[in-house]
Amino acid sequence: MVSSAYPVGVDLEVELRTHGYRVTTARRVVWDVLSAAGDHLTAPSITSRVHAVDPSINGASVYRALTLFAELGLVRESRYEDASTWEPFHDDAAIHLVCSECGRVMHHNTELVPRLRRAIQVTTDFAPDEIDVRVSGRCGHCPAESPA
Amino acid sequence: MVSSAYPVGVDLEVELRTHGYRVTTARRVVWDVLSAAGDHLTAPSITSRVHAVDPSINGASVYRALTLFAELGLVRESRYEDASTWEPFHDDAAIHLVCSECGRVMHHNTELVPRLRRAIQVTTDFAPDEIDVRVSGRCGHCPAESPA
DNA sequence: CGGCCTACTGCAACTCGTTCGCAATAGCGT
DNA sequence: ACGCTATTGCGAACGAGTTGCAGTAGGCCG
Repeated sequence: MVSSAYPVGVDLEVELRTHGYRVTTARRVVWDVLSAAGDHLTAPSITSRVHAVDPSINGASVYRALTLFAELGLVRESRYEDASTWEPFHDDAAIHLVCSECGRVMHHNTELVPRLRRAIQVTTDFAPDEIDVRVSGRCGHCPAESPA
Repeated sequence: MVSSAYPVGVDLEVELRTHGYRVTTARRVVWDVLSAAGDHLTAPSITSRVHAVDPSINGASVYRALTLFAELGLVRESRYEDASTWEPFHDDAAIHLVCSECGRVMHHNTELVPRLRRAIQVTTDFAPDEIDVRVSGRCGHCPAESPA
């Protein structure tokens, strides 16, 4: 069985082994779920998807896997609405468009982000690392509000 | 007694009364704490500061006050590290610089944010509302990491 | 100025996401 | 295949945030 062909060009097994971690079922399944979604997932929804695949995997292990992946830089955690969300790591030129109507999260690439990084470097004494941009609003699939 | 002269030009009493809410001790204290800090505060830290002023104010009331203020648009809630943080509302041309060393949160204004808003409007079918930019990194007060 | 109505509060119990300690299990090097 | 130990499953614990209820105190009205 081909272990996987993820949109993100990351081979979990290699990544784990390289850092001296074991390749386990739990980790593989969590990774599959994340990769299949591609987008933001809350920890509970990750857990339930994991359970759909293999109910014997414990919730705590899901958290442990997520934490490990984050340490390895494979996924990124962010705090949105009322829980953390996780997603496969992508470079931060991508910003998040969060529809407040349907909850959908979309990605959008813009060179304004690198530009922002440069602006910060030049005009402040702050050394930027990660840039996280979240835009709330209404997506194309959701009708505009009726004006009362 | 002058009720207060907040950096944010908002008069809590007026704001509350206008919307038919009562002006209570709890709400006043929470507002004072928020205004005095000016910056991001987690709910628990708000609660403890409130207690420093008036220990008889219950934690639940702090949450209720914060929620109310948010509804009135007086403060903004955002989810950072591991808890929600609250701060007096400011227009979103301000971005957040979060120092991963000392935890300090600074504000920085840049016209790149309005420009980003326009870029989104023009190039996508997403109608942006709030734009929240968080930059993690190292602030001027914190020494650079020793290499190795 | 005093009394009443009810919005608001304090309390305490509760929910729920997340973490932890420990014994059992399963990677994986040999 | 064997054994060492990283990792898991389990269940209990934790902590932020919420809720229902009875008592309290704003503030309007007379």
